[in-house]
Amino acid sequence: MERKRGFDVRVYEAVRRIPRGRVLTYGQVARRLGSPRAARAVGWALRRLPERLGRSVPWHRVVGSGGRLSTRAGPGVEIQRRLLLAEGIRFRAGSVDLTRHGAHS
DNA sequence: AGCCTGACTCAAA
DNA sequence: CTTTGAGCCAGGC
Repeated sequence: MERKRGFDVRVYEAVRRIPRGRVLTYGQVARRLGSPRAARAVGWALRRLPERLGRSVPWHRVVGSGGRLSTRAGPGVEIQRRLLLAEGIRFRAGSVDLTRHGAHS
């Protein structure tokens, strides 16, 4: 049975499956959840990501369309950029090079 | 049920 | 390339 917060949990589980060195856009995550248009809701779920899960959920591997980092993430953006660079993610004009790290599905 | 918010996205200017 | 506006979704009140 699905609960009210089922969506949030699904988002975390989906993000948890993103392999190192690979990134997905909010829209792609939404697509994997069966709601292609729920990109916004995905961002909302990640924003409320509990610190406790921060260690097991690679939230930094989720970026905006075109590989751009979400500016709304606040100070966390720099941390995200650092984490991505640390796992070999390449950037192209300030955005993640999706042609190299983006998912095809 | 109605209204508001937001780590989104796409198209247009 | 940057800025707007509209569409979409789930959650909280």
